[in-house]
Amino acid sequence: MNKTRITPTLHDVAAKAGVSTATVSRCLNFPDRVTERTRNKVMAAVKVLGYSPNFGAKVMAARRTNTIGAIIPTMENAIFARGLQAFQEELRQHGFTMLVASTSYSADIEAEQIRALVGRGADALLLIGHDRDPDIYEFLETQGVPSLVTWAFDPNETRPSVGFDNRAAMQSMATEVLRLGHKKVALISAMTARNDRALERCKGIQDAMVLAGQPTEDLKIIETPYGIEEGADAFKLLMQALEKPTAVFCGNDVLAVGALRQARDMGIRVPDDVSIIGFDDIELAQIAYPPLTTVHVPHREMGQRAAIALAAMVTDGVPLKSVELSTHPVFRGTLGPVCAK
Amino acid sequence: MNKTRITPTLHDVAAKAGVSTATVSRCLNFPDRVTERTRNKVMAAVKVLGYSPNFGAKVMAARRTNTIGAIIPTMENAIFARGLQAFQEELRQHGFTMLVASTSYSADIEAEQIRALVGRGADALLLIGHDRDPDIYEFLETQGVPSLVTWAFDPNETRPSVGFDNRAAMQSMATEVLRLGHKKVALISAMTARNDRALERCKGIQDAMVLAGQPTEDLKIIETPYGIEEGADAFKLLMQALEKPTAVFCGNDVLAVGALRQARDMGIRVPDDVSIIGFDDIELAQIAYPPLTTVHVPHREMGQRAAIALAAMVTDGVPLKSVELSTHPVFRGTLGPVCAK
DNA sequence: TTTTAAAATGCAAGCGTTTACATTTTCGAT
DNA sequence: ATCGAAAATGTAAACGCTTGCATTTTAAAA
Repeated sequence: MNKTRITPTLHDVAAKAGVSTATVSRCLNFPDRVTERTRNKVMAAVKVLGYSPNFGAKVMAARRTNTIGAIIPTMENAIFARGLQAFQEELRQHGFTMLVASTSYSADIEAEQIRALVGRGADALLLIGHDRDPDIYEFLETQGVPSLVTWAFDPNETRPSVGFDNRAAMQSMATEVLRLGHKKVALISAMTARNDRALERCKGIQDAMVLAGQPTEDLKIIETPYGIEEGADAFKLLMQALEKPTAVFCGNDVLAVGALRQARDMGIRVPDDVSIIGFDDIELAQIAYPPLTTVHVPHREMGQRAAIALAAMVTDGVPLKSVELSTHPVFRGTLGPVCAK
Repeated sequence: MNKTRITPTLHDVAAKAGVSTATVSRCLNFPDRVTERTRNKVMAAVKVLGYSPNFGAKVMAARRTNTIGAIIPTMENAIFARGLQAFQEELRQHGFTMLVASTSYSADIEAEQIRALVGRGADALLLIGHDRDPDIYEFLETQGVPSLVTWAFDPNETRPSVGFDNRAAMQSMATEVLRLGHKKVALISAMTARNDRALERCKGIQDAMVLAGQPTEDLKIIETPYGIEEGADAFKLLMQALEKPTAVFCGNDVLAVGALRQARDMGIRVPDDVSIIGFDDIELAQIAYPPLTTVHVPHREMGQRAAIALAAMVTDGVPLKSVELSTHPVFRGTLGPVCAK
């Protein structure tokens, strides 16, 4: 009789309210399927007992967790933060919770994290970029977990994605840079292994060079892990070479900002001696001095749209569709014409 | 016979391996409680069937989710990112998954998110700062969900926390600033409502003033929401006043960096005309120009320690203990002596 | 061999929901 | 009042796993 249970269950509420568990359940999940009178009784009981539904039981019975996983390279730097924040906010509107995991840009850790999130019952997954081991996609397939790619939109990929065309975006920026007369250009790229975004951005520059009638061999490329220090180191390397570039593209703003700092430390004037170009347009870009010329990416919109699509998919089975978002170069202080030296 | 179930269950594995479900369960959870022979059979069956345990069922039966929730004001800016990343990495080592939610600095949303995370079965919670409605703590109490406060260590609080003494930290910075001769000082503070960290930092400055024999009324305070723009606006206000400050403290680096940008835009030289001081020492601080003088906070260590403590609490019931981390001022380019003007 | 304690395994009872389906109640139309 | 359809509620069967306890197997000791 006197149950010494610690936390009240649906049963307890039902007993207290003098109804069945089914009614309580309905009352909680579909309030309008129940008389106002009943609803009041039940709600009162819920309140008195301090009832709150058991997550595990709910998940098991409903076969859904209302959780969507997001797997990003890192949350330490700002590149993914804004998009993720928007993703989460939007998800919340739709009654979903976000589960994040980060991979430190390692394909192995990513695979592990994907399995982990699926194991934790994620109803769907948000992934960054297309390029990963086919096994992973197969796994997701057999597990019946829908996934959506972001931060990339590649016309050649069939998998649904909400993102932008990294290649085209970079190309349009590079075109402007070349137009200013830069011949000796370099790229500080993120590691391109299993990172289609980095690779595409690189190709974008080459596309622009081809169009400008410049041999793509003129593009000196340094690949480096992600980070401000790494960007700085790479820049140093570049500027110590015999043939110094007059314009340095960077795979993302974080690297660019590192390069910029290094330039300052080396007494190299930007953009007089060398131009520096970023990608992403995160907050850092405006704060840097001079403010960074970079490619603007609609991070918030991307996160938000991805959330909407995924929620619709899980809730109503609306198939995922690819969406291409547009980007544009934003010219600030770090890009100038090639100097007359 | 021919089960058309989509995903295999423990039962299926058991049948395939010719053992009981209990054995399969044990084999998966405590491999050494099972003969090698059996283990091989079971693992083979698991592999063949592509079995992966059902999260909900597991949670329900085990009454634990191995999930720890973290509730932070925002993940959009970098202040919490580094600590959170470390928190997550460490949690992972211990077999836990992190669930994040953000509050946009709203107490109401925070309360809601706390309930949401508890509702999702978080085994424990990471909270930022002490100051919140007692109801929330009571709720956590009755739900039996342990919580740990971070980003703050207040000798007067009894609740366990892993953090630093915001007041003392700011005081030690302020002492240095005052020593440089600054009399007219101002503070651009984050909103102090339900934000003990902001409040304590403010008090820290006043403490230093008292010690320096300066009336605390001399401290002009502007409270503003979080953000670069907000910092810029506040700074503008300050510098348009009749009595311009010679040193402007900022509640955090994000506000400081906004102030710095605004100074540049207004043609005010830093630190010649005015000194700007931040708090947190996030990446932004080094990138800013001039590099920001700020208070260094060991974010990674904080996140890591919090994770270890929480994991130990949930797994082995080790009671949470408060840990005070140390901070220190780091002097970079934005602080100088009061100008001779 | 036989004995026996320990190790391995099996049995079956939950765990707290959701949700077909069955039953009862309500209420407007007759 | 009576009837019937619609609305509200109740019944009870899953959902897939863990775990205490019972049973069987193993293997060391006698």
